[in-house]
Amino acid sequence: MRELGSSQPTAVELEILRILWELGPSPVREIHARLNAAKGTNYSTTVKMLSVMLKKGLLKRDDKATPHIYRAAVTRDRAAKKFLGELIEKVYDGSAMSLVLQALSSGKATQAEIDEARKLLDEMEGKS
Amino acid sequence: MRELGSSQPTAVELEILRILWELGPSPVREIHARLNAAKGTNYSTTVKMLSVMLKKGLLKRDDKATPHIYRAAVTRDRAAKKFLGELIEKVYDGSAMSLVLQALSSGKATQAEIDEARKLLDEMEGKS
DNA sequence: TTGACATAGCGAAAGGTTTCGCTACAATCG
DNA sequence: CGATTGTAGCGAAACCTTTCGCTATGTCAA
Repeated sequence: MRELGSSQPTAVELEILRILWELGPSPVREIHARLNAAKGTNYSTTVKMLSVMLKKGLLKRDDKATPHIYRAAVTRDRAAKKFLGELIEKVYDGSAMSLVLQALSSGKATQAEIDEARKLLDEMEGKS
Repeated sequence: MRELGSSQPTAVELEILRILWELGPSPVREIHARLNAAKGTNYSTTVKMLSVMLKKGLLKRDDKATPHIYRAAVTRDRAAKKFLGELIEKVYDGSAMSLVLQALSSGKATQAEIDEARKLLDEMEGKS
């Protein structure tokens, strides 16, 4: 497992989550189209992955509809927050700011984004 | 996913890397002591993991010495940058700033850290 | 040298993910 | 109504990670 932790989405699972975050709730057909385009996945494989993820609670399904509609059980932000928490914990030993500095220094942020970050910093200051 | 990607360190591998980042180059005995304390790993398992990681290029080994000395093949910062890059790519679709905002908003940053971030923002603005 | 103990390694088992063949059911069309 | 096409699912194979038993080798003291 992937991955970074215990109950983390694996590589393919994350790929599927991304697709759903982008498309919103979708039938298998849509999901498969993307996955297949990305890595030549067989239709059966897509269906199986979805059912595995469903069982794990990573996805939810509306099976009243035909075809069944799948959606991510977690929002992108929630998932990201979780990843981030683990990244911070496991690689940066708990220092969130180290990570922020890394991200900023690696980045090509736009002026708008910089302004937004400043505003957030102001807010944080206000609260504490 | 192993994890998050193709050639990503897996969970146990990451744990070993962390130990080495913290301890610096160490003999198996030291690494094993930590790993065993953390999760009851058998000595053989530790040795095997090290050899697997060696083969993958995640570790380097000085086997002129006895006992052999292992060290991480990547620095913590390098590894972190790589994780971060993937996190940004895979979850935030390339927007580094989104991630930064998440990190900040999730966080209990200290005043000093907030100041530091501001300074960094100023620098970025100057450059562009 | 020999016994006791630490160190190193192999190969296979155990466990998890990912893949897909094959089957079955549902919906649609002529 | 068949026949055809789209949708759903199971079970097993293939693959990778993680675990550990067992063996071999090295070191050191008596």
